[in-house]
Amino acid sequence: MGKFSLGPTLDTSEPLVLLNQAPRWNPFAMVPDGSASPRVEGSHRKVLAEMDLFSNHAHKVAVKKENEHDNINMGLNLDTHDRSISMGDEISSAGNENQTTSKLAKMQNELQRMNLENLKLKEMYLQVSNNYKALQMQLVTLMQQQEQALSIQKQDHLISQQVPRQFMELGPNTTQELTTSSSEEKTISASILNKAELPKTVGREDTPDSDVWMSNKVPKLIVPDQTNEATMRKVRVSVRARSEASMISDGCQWRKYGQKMAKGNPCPRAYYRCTMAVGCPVRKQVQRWADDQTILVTTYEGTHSHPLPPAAVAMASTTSAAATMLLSGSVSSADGFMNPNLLAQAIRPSSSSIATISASAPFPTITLDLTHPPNTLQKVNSTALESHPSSQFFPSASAMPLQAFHPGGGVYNQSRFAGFQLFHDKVSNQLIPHQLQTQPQTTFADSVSAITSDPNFTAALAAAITSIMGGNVNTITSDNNENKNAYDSTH
DNA sequence: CGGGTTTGACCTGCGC
DNA sequence: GCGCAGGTCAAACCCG
Repeated sequence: MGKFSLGPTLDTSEPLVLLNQAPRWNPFAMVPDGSASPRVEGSHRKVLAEMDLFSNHAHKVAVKKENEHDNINMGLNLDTHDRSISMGDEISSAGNENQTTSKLAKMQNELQRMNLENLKLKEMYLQVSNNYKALQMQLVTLMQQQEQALSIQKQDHLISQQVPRQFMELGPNTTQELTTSSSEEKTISASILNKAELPKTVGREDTPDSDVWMSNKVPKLIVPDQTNEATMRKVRVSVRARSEASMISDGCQWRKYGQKMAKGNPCPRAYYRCTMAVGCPVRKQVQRWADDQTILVTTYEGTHSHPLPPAAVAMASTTSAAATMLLSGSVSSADGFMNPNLLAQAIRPSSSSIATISASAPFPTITLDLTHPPNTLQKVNSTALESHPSSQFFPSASAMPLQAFHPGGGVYNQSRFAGFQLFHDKVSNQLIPHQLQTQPQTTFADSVSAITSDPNFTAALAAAITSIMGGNVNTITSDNNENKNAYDSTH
């Protein structure tokens, strides 16, 4: 790297000199404080890194050189040494004050230019961010309209016309239960798996209006017999996550009512019932995965009939959204039908995500696989697809929890489904009832922290800025920690 | 003592 | 009809 080893010696030393002169460095200040500061505090180093975020290569070299030493004075000495070598004749000669002054002026001009550039970049970043948010909102709006037009209205009407069901309170779109007679269960199951099938099935009865679901021509398809729980069939949402705990805490209170040894799995399956409200129909099964016992599979069934605490909103709304996706046919089936739509695309924008439904599953089940590294592009887990009978659904890396289910982390954040917040925000912001959306998002800060600490985030940011500026900002990633520290120290 | 857990018995659905 | 497996019940037990 002769580019940095010869001529730019003076340039690399400039940030350090200026830093020493500025006890409280303001990256956006036009003229640095001229007061001398013999000892550089740690915070100065952090701010220096922040200042150097969008500077040219020469200054990045200065930061890197500085980071290699325990304190900044060492680097300064090195630079001074270098300068003495390259400018030995100039230093030895008298009357070079003019040169020093002019050099200082150059440095100040350079600093001013860098500050202006930083401001421009900052504005550009904000603009890109705002544009992204606007596009995301438009996408969500479109998805909502599409969903409502194709399936939600049908399902809502179906549920609302049935015997009053306490499961509806979580969300009008959460039609997780369809009561059927056992003999026609498969017909209903097949129908609900593809929203396009719903009107077709109904259409065969020549009753295009939505009241067909309550018409006398199809009475056997809907048996509003709440007393016979055994005949009820429910959509299930299975969450697969790595956890060493016996049960993932999702914010709700559960009471264990049974345990069984399931075939093909050495680990027992535990049955839990929600006890947050009397008569809440929600139940869940917790079982370790046979292939990898570090993975805990939690299967939810039903919808809460009571207000949820903030800690439980994310999980409930996520499973609700997943169930809605399943009912609306937003996932692909192992049987061959593929019905992608914008909602599914929004949840799993990366091409590595997949969603399938197996007809062999006893109930329509959608599985949220959260066992993959959150920050890497996932590949389809073919073994999971083969070994798990129910549907598979892989949230995208970008939408996956960043902390709660980080593999290899040992103990995960079980106090709350922090990571689900992101997933929940993306998927079900338009699907959950307003009462739930008003719940405080207590884990947003954690999520943001996780994002900013993610090297891929800075890499993506660097790529985005590079695409705009065409400049060289590829060292942002390596300076990420320093930048984050600088951010923390200034907020 | 109340609430939760454990665990064996029981019920139901399904395939042969 | 029988056996198997999944799911549920409820009495006994445990714990704070």
